[in-house]
Amino acid sequence: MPTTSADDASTTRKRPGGRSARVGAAVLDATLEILGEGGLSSLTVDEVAERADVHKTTIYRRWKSREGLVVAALESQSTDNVPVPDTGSLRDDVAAIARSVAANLSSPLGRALAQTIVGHGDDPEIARITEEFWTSRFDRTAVVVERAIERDELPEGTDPRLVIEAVVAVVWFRSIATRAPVDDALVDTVVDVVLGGFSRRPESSWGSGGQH
Amino acid sequence: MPTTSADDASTTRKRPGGRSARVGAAVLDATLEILGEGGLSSLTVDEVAERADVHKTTIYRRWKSREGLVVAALESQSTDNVPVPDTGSLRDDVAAIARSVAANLSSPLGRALAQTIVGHGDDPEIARITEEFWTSRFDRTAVVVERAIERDELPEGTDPRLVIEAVVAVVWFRSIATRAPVDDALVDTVVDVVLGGFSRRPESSWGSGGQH
DNA sequence: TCACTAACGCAAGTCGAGTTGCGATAGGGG
DNA sequence: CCCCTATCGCAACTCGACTTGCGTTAGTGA
Repeated sequence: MPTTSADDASTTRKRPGGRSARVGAAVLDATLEILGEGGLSSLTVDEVAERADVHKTTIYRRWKSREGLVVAALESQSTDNVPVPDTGSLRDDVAAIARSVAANLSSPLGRALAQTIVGHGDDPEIARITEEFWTSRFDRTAVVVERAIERDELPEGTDPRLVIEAVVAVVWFRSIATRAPVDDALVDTVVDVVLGGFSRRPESSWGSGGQH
Repeated sequence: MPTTSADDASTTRKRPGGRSARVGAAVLDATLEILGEGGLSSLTVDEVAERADVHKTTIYRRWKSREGLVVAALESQSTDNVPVPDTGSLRDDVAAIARSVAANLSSPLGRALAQTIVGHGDDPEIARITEEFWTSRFDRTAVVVERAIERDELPEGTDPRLVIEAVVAVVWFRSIATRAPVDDALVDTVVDVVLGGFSRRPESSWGSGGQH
């Protein structure tokens, strides 16, 4: 073994440059384009292959399934379309997040992601990416609650994630499950109720966030 | 027209007796059986046809699509597996409802319904049945809130549906979107927060529940 | 520059959803 | 009991997701 002694891992050397990158980008772009036009149900792998000027087999070699392609495409366009507001008021911050989520879920791309997450969460690959997605989302938005705790708008020890979750859950529920419209009035009411509930709570039943 | 004058509608007379009924029941039973075993993703129309000892074409003649078959099957087994508790305490009533929803969403049948609703809400037929489903659910459970209002546990004018929705939404969100486990502690906390938020609210931003 | 081999193109399948045309069976009214 | 036809059985499709085997192109290290 005179020359191959250097690489110990596997003999296969990746080739991320040039063509591969171009093909990958073309496929993801085509996917996003179709999703934006007609939503998840209109997306065909053959159509993606045609628009990206790539063979169908190539797509399946890189992504496991149609759903895998979809989540990859949606991930590629920077998952950070939920900005983290900092208005100085917890109420306004949380309302802004809720409205952002509502807007996202009313777009074809947002719906596509939601439908994929719900419909294929059994798939371990999708499940993994889903968890990363939510962790990232909630970790980023938790700061608005932490700031509020420092401002004494919320009691010490409040679970930041649960605050955001309680509000976002209603928006999700209406958008995805009930398909009822989510207007500003609803958001205001929900934010009021949830923050009101968290701000002054009786001494009982704490510690639910930490115990499994 | 001596004998045919009676029927004015269309000359086609339905035939609900005997064979049709047997076939329908067999198909729905087979569907529920498969859904209970392996969930929505494992359900194949061919498999249903085989178990029900019926030809695939027959299934498609009676139900528009695979999803239509699924919702029909789930509807057939009495949609009322969410009982309406009456413990005398709003907190306990709402918690019971939440736990019931959680249990339902952790079963293959419950997940299947949720996935179908989310994934095919664009379909007008599915959308119609979905709306009926939620309307029925919330109408039935609203009574626990109404009783609480009479008991002065909640202020007059509280939107009953929104109270239930705020709690159920979190359960749904965790079960379906985040796929985080829903334990008793979480339910207790959420019920606490939501009911606390509804019980004493500032004078602002009312009226969001009544306007369309 | 050149050989080596990832990564791609292509053809031909499998499998399940959904459709169509036609002939066979069995409710149910007369 | 008998005819009419709603309903079912069957075969033969189309279409899209996904796979497999094999030959071709083009990065990339030496």
